[in-house]
Amino acid sequence: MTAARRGATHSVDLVLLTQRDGTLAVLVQSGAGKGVALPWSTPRSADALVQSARQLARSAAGAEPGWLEQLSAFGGDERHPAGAAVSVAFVGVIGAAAARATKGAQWMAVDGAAGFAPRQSAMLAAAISAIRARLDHSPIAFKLLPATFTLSDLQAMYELLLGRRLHKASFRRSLQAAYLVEPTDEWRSEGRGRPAQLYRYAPRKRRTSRRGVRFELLAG
Amino acid sequence: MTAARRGATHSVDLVLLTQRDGTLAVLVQSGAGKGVALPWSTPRSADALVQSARQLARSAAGAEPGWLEQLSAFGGDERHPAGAAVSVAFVGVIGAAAARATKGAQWMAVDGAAGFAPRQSAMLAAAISAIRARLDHSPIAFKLLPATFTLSDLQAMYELLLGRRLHKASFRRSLQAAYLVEPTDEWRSEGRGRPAQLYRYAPRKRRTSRRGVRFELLAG
DNA sequence: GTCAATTAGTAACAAACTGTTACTAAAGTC
DNA sequence: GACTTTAGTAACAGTTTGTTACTAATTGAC
Repeated sequence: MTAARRGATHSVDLVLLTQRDGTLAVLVQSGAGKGVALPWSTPRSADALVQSARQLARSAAGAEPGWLEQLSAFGGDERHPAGAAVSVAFVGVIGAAAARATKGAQWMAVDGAAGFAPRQSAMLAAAISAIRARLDHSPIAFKLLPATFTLSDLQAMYELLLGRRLHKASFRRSLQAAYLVEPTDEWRSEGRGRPAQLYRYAPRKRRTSRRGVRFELLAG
Repeated sequence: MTAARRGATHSVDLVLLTQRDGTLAVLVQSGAGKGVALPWSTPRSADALVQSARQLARSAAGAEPGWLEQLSAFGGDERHPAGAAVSVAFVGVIGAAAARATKGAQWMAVDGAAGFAPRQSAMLAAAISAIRARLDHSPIAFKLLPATFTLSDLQAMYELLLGRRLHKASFRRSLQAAYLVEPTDEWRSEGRGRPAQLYRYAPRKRRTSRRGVRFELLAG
């Protein structure tokens, strides 16, 4: 932690996710006692909050996230390792290739991750929820994959993040219509089955459709 | 301001919106010098952040918002009236009937609103943007309207918030499919034209449709 | 080699959804 | 009564979406 002070005024916390062994993993540091902690800092300077979050990622994962967004601020009486009155949480993702873990940090499977201070537990839950909500609008899945990937890889990533199965034909048709990927000349053979073509993320401009209102609103 | 301290550690700020004279209005207080300010406080206690925001609304508008959500945290070197290192902004809406303005506060049209400290200007812009993004998932438009309203009122509110026209038939068909309103026995005559039936917001449970992926992602 | 198994990729159909035009209904104004 | 204005609906065509069913290319078993 660069500027760790107990009872500090505010902290910046990071929920950094990557894919490992077919599941989501979160970057953690050993915290006080036998617990674990999300990477956090208590920046003194007037740096933009997002700069502090990027610095946290460099410091704990050795690289910058492929995607990073502010999640929310957390306060109230839920405990935080820094004792900060307010904590600003960021959520980010990083590809498996770049996802190292520097000394004192390690990747832990999200399912069954436990041992956080209450406020950081809330951050992790909110991060998963935010990723699902923003998956349609942010290139989260693409930034979790290597630079080239098969369409089955991409679909599997969406399924992992959403927690449900998708239809192959529909998925590819939607992807095609969105002009988000372009094929490379390479093919990958996984051993069994037909080889798959490799694609890269290359979003092209398209006219924003002016749809009507959706009313996805649910009864509380 | 309940707990105003210069150079405080963190503040809670509120962008509270209502409808006035066919446009959106934001609640402001006279700030330092000739500028204006969004309502803010620097809570000392460990109250949940949203409780501080609700208290701000009660204090400056005399009532609680019909809808209230955390917007984002703001930091960096953009000036804030409290000199706070970090400001947690909330966005809320309140119906015109309940929208009073207590002493020292007033409603100001959002178009052409100016004179805020830089950080609060950013909050206002982010609030408008967030409202558009969440309009499909939160009952924002309904909470800006009185308890009963006509479908034309509702459509006009959506058009005001989205900043574009909508088709009447499509709007009503989507609304019908969403089971969000129920008709009352009352009709309202505005003077000219056929009277309109009054409806109330009464969302009913419905099965959440398992749609495929959307890829609304745009080229950056 | 032949055949089953496995994974990739696509065509095509039916159902649902959306944008639009055009209509009917009920009020006020002249 | 004719015209204007606003409310509300029906119906059509084009698009999107969920699904089934196919073809293609590879590995492994025999």
